[in-house]
Amino acid sequence: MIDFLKELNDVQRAATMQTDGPVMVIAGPGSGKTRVLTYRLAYIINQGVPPRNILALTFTNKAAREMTERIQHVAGDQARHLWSGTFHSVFARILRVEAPKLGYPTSFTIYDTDDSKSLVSEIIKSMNLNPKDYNANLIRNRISNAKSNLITPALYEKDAALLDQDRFNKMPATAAIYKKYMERCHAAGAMDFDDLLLQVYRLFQENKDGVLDKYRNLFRYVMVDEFQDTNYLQYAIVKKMVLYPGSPRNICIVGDDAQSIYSFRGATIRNILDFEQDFPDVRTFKLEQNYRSTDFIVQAANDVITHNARQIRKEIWTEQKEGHKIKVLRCATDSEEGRRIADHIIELKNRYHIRNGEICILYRTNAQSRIFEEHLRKVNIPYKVYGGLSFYQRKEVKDLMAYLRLIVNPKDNEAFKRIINYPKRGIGDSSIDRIIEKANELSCSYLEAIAHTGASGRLGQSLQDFLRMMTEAQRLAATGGAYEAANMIFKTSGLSAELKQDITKEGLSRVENVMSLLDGIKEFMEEDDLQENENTDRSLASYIQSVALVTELDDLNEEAEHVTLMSVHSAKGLEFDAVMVAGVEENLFPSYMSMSDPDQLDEERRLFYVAITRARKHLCLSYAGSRYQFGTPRSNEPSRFIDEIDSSRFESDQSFRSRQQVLWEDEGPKKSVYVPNKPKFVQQTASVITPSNPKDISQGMTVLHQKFGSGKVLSIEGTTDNRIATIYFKDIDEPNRKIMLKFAKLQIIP
DNA sequence: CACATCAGATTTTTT
DNA sequence: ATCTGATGTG
Repeated sequence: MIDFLKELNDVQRAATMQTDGPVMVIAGPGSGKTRVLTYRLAYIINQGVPPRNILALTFTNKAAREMTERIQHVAGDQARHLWSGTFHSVFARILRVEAPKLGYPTSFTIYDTDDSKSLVSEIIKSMNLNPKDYNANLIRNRISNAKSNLITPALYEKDAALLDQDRFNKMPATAAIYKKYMERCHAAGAMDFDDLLLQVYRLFQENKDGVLDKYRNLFRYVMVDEFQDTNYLQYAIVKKMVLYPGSPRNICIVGDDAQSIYSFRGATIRNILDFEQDFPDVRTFKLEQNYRSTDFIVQAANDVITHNARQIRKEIWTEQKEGHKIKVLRCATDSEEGRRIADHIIELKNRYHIRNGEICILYRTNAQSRIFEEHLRKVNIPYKVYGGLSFYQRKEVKDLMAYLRLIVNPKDNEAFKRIINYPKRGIGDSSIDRIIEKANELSCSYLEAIAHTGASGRLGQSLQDFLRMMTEAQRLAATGGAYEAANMIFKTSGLSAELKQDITKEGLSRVENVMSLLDGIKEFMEEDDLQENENTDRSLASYIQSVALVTELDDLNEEAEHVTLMSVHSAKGLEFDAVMVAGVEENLFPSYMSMSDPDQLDEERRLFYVAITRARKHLCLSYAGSRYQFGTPRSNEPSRFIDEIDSSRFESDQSFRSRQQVLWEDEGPKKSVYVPNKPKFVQQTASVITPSNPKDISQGMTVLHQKFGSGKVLSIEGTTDNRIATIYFKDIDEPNRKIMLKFAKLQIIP
């Protein structure tokens, strides 16, 4: 039973066996963190702790699944009963049961970011605020931030700093919007992502019917992975669960401050420092030996991270050989970068026999993926892009999901708004506004309000039909026919017809997506419970909730033989034999958004640290002197992060030059990087054009037009007083224009 | 009411 | 470049 302990090094073993009391594991990249984590939990189980009394919070659901599987290998089948998942998924599970204590239905719906934003917009509108001053996105973010820091609307109203900011930003009503937002969510029986945490906090805080004690007794051992990426609220909940008089305080946090990359969404390393304060007797273990990468890569990572001032002192090391030097691809343009990375991949395959599945291209922004897709397609290398829109974020899927949400929760007003007139059924904006008004007047849901609008004629018929369809679907779903209900909706609502009339490739894939959504529902309904703690609830409501928290990364398939393309953020926790980090340029990596703030710059550096430590054997960095950004070519310098790596770790490839050399070279006689700014349809202002006398214009001349840019006069016809010229403007869609010379302001270009 | 067109903004990362 | 929101037209 304790065989597995032999597989660990001293620190790992010590951390594994320290099962009781507060424990902190600082785990460098590739240090066998997952191994410690799983063995530790297995060890606890083997000591006789029932798995259902253990809570293991991970960063992704996939990580939780894998962890549970591994523990099963070591600790047996019972490990299935472990409580594991992300904060959001575990808490959603708890709320499925406890929601009534908070005044929410168990079938509460989860608002995604779009729903939240749409609700905020609606509130702004209803309060007659100027949408110019009140940006829905910004306010949604402020609300989200407030929630993540446990600032309720009541506290917000009294927070001088926040109020000052809002006044300064000309949005003094933000506090009021926040309050209304909460009320509306509650009335709609909906929780947003932050609520899944906040409401659990409230649940514990209010401790109705001793619910807090129930969970304190249930979760005897608590473990939090990726602790550096938790926010204030998450840690507050953890403390509720484990920090109280008489608590066994069996809490283990695992993380790495050097890999904290989510501060933009409220994660704070302060949690690590606070943890040491809150649990002064914490036992700390530092895992510094790296088993993943070759020495050049490990050293490069150390080079980079030492440039961050504030960090827990730690240096990773490896027993592995130096390995291949780091390759730097210095490219003139982004498309050259794409081509050379594709070439490099071919070389990796031919020369080192690296499989596609062991190759990964990382970039700072998702927008960069396109160019690699193009070039990989050209050379027939299979690839898959992660990030961007996941299955459940696709419009067609969200549309059908909105119908299903409304079936389950008729008060789900965001779902209502999405589909009441989609597909089009003659219920226009003004009608919808009237419904919303009526609902507010009667304090009822939008769906209920329909019956009270007293609409007649074609509009009334449409509304009647819609209601009848929804009632029928509700009846089906209530009697266990969730799939039948969904299928019926798909056909009757007109979604099916709408999608199927689009026979383009994209259109077909949309139909396919909806079909596989329907299949998914069917499967879910018929599926036996694999895990005891998984909800056994086979209702449509249960399906929708389980689906709301799925991310694309959760079904990342590592076995598949394709090259992986993803953002650095998504690559957290993954590793590949060969990693290419693309676009390592100033303004891109680090992002221009972060350049002015030292803290944010440090985060970019940690992000870069994460990027390069994904590689086992081959690391390649690339940058382009010029790339398309915001629609125009822009030139960037190589990233400072490249300079921070000791040059001895780089392959002395002739194509590589350090940043200084590049700058120097720029002054010399060279022509390569410059990409001319193609003057496309340049809008000339009136003052720029000095109209020439129309009489002087003749065939063959080049002229400049206010709007159309420059053009060539092909022919001139008509009388002397009313001459009409046919001019070819090369920069516009329909280049041949007939223009009356006496009206047009044209400048002759010699 | 639906559609079209245009102007304008927006592009760091996502549970 | 691409998308969204606003405005105007049939």
